Amino acid sequence: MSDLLAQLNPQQVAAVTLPPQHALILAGAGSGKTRVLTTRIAWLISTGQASPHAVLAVTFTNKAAKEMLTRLSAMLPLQFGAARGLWVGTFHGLCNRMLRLHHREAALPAAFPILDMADQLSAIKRLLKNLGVDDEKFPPRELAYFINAHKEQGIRAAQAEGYDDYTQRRIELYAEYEAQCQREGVADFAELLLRCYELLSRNEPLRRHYQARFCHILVDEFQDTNALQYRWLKLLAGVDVPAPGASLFAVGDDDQSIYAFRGAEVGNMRAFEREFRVENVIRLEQNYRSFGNILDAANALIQHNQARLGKNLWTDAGAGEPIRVFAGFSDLDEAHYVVDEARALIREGTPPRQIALLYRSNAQSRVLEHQLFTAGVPYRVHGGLRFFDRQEVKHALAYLRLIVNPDDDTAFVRVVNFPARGIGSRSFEALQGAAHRANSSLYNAAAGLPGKAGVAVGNFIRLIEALRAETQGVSLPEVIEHLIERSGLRAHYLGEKEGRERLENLDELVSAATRFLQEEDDTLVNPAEGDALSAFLAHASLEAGEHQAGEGQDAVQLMTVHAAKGLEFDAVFITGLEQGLFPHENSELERDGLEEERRLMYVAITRARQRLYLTHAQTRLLHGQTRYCLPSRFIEELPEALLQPVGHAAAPATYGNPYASGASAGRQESAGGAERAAPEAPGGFRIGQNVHHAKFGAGVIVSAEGHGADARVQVNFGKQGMKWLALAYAKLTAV
DNA sequence: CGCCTATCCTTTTTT
DNA sequence: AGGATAGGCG
Repeated sequence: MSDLLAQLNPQQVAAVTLPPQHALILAGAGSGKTRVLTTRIAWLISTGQASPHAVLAVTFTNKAAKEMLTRLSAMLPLQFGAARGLWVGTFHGLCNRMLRLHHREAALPAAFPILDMADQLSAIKRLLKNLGVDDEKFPPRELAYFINAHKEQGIRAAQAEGYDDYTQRRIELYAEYEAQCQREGVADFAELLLRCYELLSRNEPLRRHYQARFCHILVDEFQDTNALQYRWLKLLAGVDVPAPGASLFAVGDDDQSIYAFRGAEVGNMRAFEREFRVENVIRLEQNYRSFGNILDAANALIQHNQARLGKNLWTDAGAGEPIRVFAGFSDLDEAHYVVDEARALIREGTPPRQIALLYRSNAQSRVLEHQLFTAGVPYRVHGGLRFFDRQEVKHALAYLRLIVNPDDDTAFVRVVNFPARGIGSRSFEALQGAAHRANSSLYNAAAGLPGKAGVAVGNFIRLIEALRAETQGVSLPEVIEHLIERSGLRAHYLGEKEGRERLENLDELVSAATRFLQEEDDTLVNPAEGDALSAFLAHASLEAGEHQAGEGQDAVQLMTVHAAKGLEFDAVFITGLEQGLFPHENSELERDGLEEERRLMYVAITRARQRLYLTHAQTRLLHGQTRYCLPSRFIEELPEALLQPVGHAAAPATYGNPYASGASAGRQESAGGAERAAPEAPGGFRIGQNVHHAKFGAGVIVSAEGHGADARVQVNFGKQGMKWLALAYAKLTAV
């Protein structure tokens, strides 16, 4: 047990061995956060202070949960090896589990399906159609966002407030949506949390049961919790009714809060300190990941933020290399440099997988991918379509859902005519009308449907019935295998020219089911709850499936900065460091948007172990238009002593118009292809021209519109942001 | 019913 | 530009 602590520094030991009271661990990037969390659990259990049964550990991603379990099973002595009874999972996973255990009390069917985002969207579309609501006026996507945002605040339609007609109407639709979900016995992601919260808050015996059981609650990435998640934790920890021993151990880093845009509230950390009367705040500031220069840069950058709890990373690893800064003439030029440099690193012995190319938005990956592909460098792009989101997989799962629960309208709609079986929009509308009138599920209404539609739909119903009968008592992978054949899915994709990959994915789904059963068998997470079918369906909804092509391959890693959180690499390139891109221009519209962007940059910088590159381009093709860009203010916020300009030998500190000088134009040609004249802007100005404004200072003309007296130009003023100026009024001078 | 074109919309994303 | 999706036409 003492060897658990042997390799920890004093702060880490202090955190791990805190008495069971509420505690806040401010864990900086690379300070061994996950390690502290897992060691804490292992320590509690192996010292006999807690039975595994009493531990609840919450993470944000399945990946993190899995990682924690893996590390735990390595740490715990054999007698705890199985760690049975330990609850480790995501907020959604844990809520799902409670809801299934107490589905009756939660007013849900035993095998309630979980709607993922796509399902939710189609459920909303169906609702709007049924109600005859104009989906132009109420875009389903926007409505979904509205509903989810309310649920994440813990607000039901009945409690929602709206002060204008439009909001009022949306609240009515929210209520209708709630009713539809309840009728169909389904729950979307946000519903899992809200329903579970309501279950615990309304059902006192149940609440007391869990409060008494979970004496130790541990939360990872606490800065990413939203309002509802925080309230859920409060309820479970029983802050208002302190049960003896119940303690909340929260680990987080306010400087790495990058999910405010989807409802995360950093303020929860302060609220936690206050409302839980936290006496133990421990800072983990020693960084084991990066060299000094990288940390100095990160520290200097984040100090520009006002709202911080305060923390400073340090290392005893030495300064290391300077941070390389590269200015490209164009995005292509930038990509060229990045790929050349990556190749050089690989040649010198850096494993490709230890090189990360980061960017602010996904659209930026294209140029990089192209260069990598041309250069023949293996690479892997993270993000993108997830396994369980693929249409062929969703189709197969929809059949599975119908076997489990025929009243699942979402699943019904998806496959009633897929593969095509003669049920067109006509027949379907007839069915929908019948179901609406009878206030029943589509499946139920199908029985009495007259005419040609009735025959076709009847055939479909018989197919599902047959499937259910034939798969009675058959193992899960075999059920799936059988349904792929019987439904005609395989035949359909066999006949499709792009169908081969889809067929492979269907086979992979069978393997996924097999793996699921195996894991469930010896896992710590899921002691048999309900039947395998619905458990697998929940798994498919909650776990997107990180199965991606080329996973095992040693390749350069491409991803957004968001996706890079929690990872580390020997060499990191932060690309597209330009005003308007990173920080993103849309962040100006958001409250504290710039500070969140800066935290994002902080996350990006702290991913690097040895070498860090910051690159930007003067010209970038965006939305099919050339944009003229100034270097990101985040570069200027770093101490110059840490930076080393590289590339194009004499890259100037302040960047001129690439079209203005002959030398640049020549390079432009070689990098970007055909030479073009700079596009005209009205009033004698040119796009890309450097200008000066009395109030905003130096800027670059980015685009223009209108003629004569109406002429306006868009100017990028760097720190001052992007402005539209009417040439007739603005006092612009050419520089 | 299915294929084709027109139109829309592009920050980040997990569950 | 580019891709995804929706609606219209054959």
